[in-house]
Amino acid sequence: MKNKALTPQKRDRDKTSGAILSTATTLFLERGYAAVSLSLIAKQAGVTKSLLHHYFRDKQGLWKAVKDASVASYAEQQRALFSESLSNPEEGIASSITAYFSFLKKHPEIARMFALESFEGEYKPSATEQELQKKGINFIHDLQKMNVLRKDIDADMILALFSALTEHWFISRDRVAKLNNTKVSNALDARYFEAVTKVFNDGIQIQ
Amino acid sequence: MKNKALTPQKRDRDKTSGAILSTATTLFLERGYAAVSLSLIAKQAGVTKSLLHHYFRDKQGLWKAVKDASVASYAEQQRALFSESLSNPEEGIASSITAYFSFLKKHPEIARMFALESFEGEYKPSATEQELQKKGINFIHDLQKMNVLRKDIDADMILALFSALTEHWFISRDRVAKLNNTKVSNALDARYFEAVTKVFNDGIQIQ
DNA sequence: GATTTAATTAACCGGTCGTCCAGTTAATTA
DNA sequence: TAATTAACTGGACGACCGGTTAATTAAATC
Repeated sequence: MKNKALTPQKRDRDKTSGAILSTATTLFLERGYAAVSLSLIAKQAGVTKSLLHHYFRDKQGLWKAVKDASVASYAEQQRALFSESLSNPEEGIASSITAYFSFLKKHPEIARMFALESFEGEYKPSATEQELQKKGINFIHDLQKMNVLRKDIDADMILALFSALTEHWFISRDRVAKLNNTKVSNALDARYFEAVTKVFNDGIQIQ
Repeated sequence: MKNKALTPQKRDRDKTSGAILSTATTLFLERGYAAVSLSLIAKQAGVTKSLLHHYFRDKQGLWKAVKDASVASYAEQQRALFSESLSNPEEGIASSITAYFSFLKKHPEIARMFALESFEGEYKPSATEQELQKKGINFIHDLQKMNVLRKDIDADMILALFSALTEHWFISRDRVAKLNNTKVSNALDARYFEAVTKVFNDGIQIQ
């Protein structure tokens, strides 16, 4: 008499936990940690709340899994960017901006995650994040030695400027669009990207 | 038998509701709306939970009051900046950056508020916010006509760049400091400010 | 095909949330 | 000083929170 035909219910650990993680990622990074309840995640993932505990222990465990997965995706992108850009220094930093911007365009949740970390009182950066920060600074330092980037700004500050100009857009563009009575669109993204490029070319890169 | 002598308990509408608003502002903008409970606000403000409802109806009413007060403070600063800067165009935009940066340094909660608004699904900009956005764009447009700012970037995008370079710092500097195993300090703020100034001078301002 | 393993569920727990309201007490007014 | 107003409290409410437990059932193993 039970719903046997309704939901064939194949059992697949990876698929199910993946669905939970994906749903949790969307919700957490869209609304923030505290604003999302486990019940909502469970409902939207089509499973029971208990399953979340089965796979991720508790709410913090699930949040950590979301962050770890996002950081991993970010790390992959960053490592590729470093190695590729250093082997083609003649392209300047233009390709780096393009690469990072389009990565964030595809994964805006990652920019939102960084912002959310600032609202966690007990935030402790992961080893990966710290490693990437260090490599990022070294990367910029190398470009300064190659006369690609100006040297009268410390590498860590250039990195901060770079983050601000790229990441902030994907946190604020919805608000910006609403303030201007328009919608977020590819055209809007493109206009911002062009502006960033110009500022970077004239303000940070050595001509 | 009650605590008559312990707390003299003068009654002062403005003072009490002001204390509530101030406590709520700190907590909401430090941790985010959902992460803060009315019980905590009441406890930290030294009043009963019921009093919050007496003055601000419900939690959303309190949150709105916090935002309105912050926007008002922001509006005051912006209007002063516009009028002062347009009457001294020879100073370029340097004074505007300085003014806005030191304002945010004194009120970093405001930068955090803008970021938090991006995490509200139902966010609708207030009339004041929308008015300031429009005035900001006009302000930049005027500076472009005065040959102070480059004209090959639309005014709304220059505003977005300006916001990114200034506001993002006060959202991310704690994280940046932790990633670099240092502490947020005046010296760190100053180093970032100097970097922003250089980029603005060479990348956005007309020499 | 029986047994074991593990994915999944349903029912439930104590606690805290936001909200409400009836009552108390200080300040104001007439 | 009596009456009125309004600041403020304490306790109770139903809903929902994160988390636990025991039972079910599909898949894996033998």
